[in-house]
Amino acid sequence: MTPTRPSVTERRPLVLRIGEVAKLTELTTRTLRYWEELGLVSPSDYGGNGERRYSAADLTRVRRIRDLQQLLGFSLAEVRVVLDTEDVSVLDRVKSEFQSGDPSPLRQRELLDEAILANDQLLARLDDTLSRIRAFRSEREASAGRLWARREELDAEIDPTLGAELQPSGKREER
Amino acid sequence: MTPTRPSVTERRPLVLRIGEVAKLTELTTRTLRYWEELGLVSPSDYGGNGERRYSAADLTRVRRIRDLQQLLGFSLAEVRVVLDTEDVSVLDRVKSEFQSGDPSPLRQRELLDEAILANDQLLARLDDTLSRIRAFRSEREASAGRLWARREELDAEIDPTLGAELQPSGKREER
DNA sequence: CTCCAGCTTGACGTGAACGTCAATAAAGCT
DNA sequence: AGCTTTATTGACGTTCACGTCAAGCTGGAG
Repeated sequence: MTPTRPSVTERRPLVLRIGEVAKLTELTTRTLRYWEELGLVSPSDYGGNGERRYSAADLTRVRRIRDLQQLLGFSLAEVRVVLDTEDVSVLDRVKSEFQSGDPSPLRQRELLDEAILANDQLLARLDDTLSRIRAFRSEREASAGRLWARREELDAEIDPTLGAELQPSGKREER
Repeated sequence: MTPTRPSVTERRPLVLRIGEVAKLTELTTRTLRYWEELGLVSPSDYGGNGERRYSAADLTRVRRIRDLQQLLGFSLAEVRVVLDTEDVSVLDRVKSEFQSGDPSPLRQRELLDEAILANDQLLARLDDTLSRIRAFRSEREASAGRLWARREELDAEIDPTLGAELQPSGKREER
C-alpha cells in the first residue's frame, strides 16, 4: 500500500539515509542514533520498515549539534538547553500554546523571557570565548615570531655565507 | 629545630599550595594531581614532606592547560602536543641540545621546523574556530531580534493601551 | 535464487577525565 | 599542646559519549 518508493529519477526534496548523513557530517551512525536516543535529533521520517530518513533540515540540525559540542565544548545536556532556547523552537511553542486556546498570554511571555535570557547568556559566553581565543591567538603569533627568529639565527650558524639547501622537511616561506 | 624553612619576612617569589591553585583556577585538587600524573604540569618544588609548591609560572601553565581544554575542546593528549610545541619549550630543548655539544645543528633545525609547522596548524585551527563562532554569534543575534520582536507583539496584545501590570482574571483580546 | 551492503534494535564494553573514600601526616592557629 | 585544616598517596567508583558485537530484516546486483 505504500509505494513510497524513492524513485531515483524523481526530483525529491533530498532524503538521506543514516550512513550518508554520517559521511556528510563526519560522525558515525552510532552517534546519530545516540543523539536521537537523547532526543536531540530525530529524522523527520521513518520508512515503513523503520529506516531513518533525514531531510536537509535534519542535516542542518545535526551539524549544529556537532558544532555546539566540538566548537564550544558543550556537553550534550548543554546542547539540548541551547537548542530548546532557540528562537525557532521557542516561537513554535509560543504559537502552539496560542493555537491551543490559551486564555492568557502570560505563559507565552514567560517562555519568551526565558528564551531571551538564555540567549543573552549564550551571547555573553560566546563573546568571552571569542576574546579568550583571540588572546591565545596573538600569543601564538608572538611564539611564531620567536621561532622564526631562532631559525634564522640557526641558519646563519649553519652557513654564514649563503643559504644552503639542506632540509627537505618543512617548507620555505616568508610572509 | 628549624629546618630549611622559607622565612616569612623574606619577599618570596610567590608559592602556592595545591588548594590555592585549585581556587584560583576553579579546578579541583584531584584534577591538578591527575594532570601531574599525565605529565602535563608539575609544581616546580615539593616541600621536604612532599607537599606541592606551585610557582607563578606553574599557575600560568595550569591556566593554559585549562584554556586549551575548555576553550578549544582539546583532549589532554592534544593539550600535551600543543604544550610540547610551544616556543618556550622548544627553544629550551634546542638550547639544551646546543649546550650538550651537538656537533650538527641539523637536529635543532628539525625541531624548530616541526614546532613552526605545528604552530601554523594551530593558528589555522584558531582562525577557523574564530570564524565559526562569529558566524554562530551573528545567528544568535538575529535570533535575539526575532524573540524581542515577538515579545513586543505579545505585550501589545496583552495591553494595547498602556503598560498595565499583569491581570490574572482580566482576559483582553484586542487587535 | 543467492549474496551482499546497509539498515534495524538491543545489549554490553570502553577510554577519558575525573569523583570519592580511606588512612595518614604535617601545617598552622589559639 | 591541642585542634582544625589541608595535604599526601593509593585504590576504587562514576559519568559521558560513544564503540562494538549480535541477530535479524531488506532491497538490489549478479
